[in-house]
Amino acid sequence: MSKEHLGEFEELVLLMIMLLKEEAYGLAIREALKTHANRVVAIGAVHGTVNRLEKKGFIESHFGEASDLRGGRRKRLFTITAEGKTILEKSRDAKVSLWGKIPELSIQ
Amino acid sequence: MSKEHLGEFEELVLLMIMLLKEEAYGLAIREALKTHANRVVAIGAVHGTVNRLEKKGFIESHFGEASDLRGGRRKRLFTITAEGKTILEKSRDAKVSLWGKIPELSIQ
DNA sequence: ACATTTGTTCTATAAAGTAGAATAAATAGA
DNA sequence: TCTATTTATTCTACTTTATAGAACAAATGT
Repeated sequence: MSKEHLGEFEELVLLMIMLLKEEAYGLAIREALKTHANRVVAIGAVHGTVNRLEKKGFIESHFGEASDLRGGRRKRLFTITAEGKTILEKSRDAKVSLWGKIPELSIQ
Repeated sequence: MSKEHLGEFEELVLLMIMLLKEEAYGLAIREALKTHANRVVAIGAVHGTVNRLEKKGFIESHFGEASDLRGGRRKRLFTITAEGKTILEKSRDAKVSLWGKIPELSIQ
């Protein structure tokens, strides 16, 4: 299990969790992947990944309250940790720096 | 084998190949990973990945000429294909767009 | 209680990532 | 032309990530 760098899908899921803020749970993450990253995956793919991210310390989870005026099981809500934010920032900085060294990929 | 999106390391190797231009071969890629991406890997890791990238059509390879005033086996040189460039551009655009939706990660 | 809704867990498999030893090919000198 | 040296690729084995979808669980309303 690598804490040095995120897998491609792990990073995407982590970004979705930041994007969703207080409403990041399995099915919502799956929807966000479709909407914001054009990525269609099965629900099992999402849960496998969040479990790994939690084990690595990049996210935390807790179960939401019941009786939200709807039926169904409780949501397992995810929030990003300080470590999680840090690794996303590092990943971004590394990419931007690398693109900067390749004229055809430089931004701006 | 997914042609839709690159794995994290596949993307990194592809970027190194663009960076190295005419001098992209196994050992040079390994060095570039250390220098430009702070990533130390065994040589087998690089070759496994370039083989996959070539199979997917993102790079092409040919063997360099011999007698370069030095001993040793011939280099297997890699160049990025149009498809390879396209997927890197798409990946960059997708990331920039995503970061743009998350205040803490936006660039500029 | 039972059906319906909503969501997570479980199980199995494919793909990507990784290391390092084994092997091959080129050159130079005896 | 053998042999040593250098340079580089291939091969083999294994771990981690990615993925799907069925099974299962829990909450609500009737």
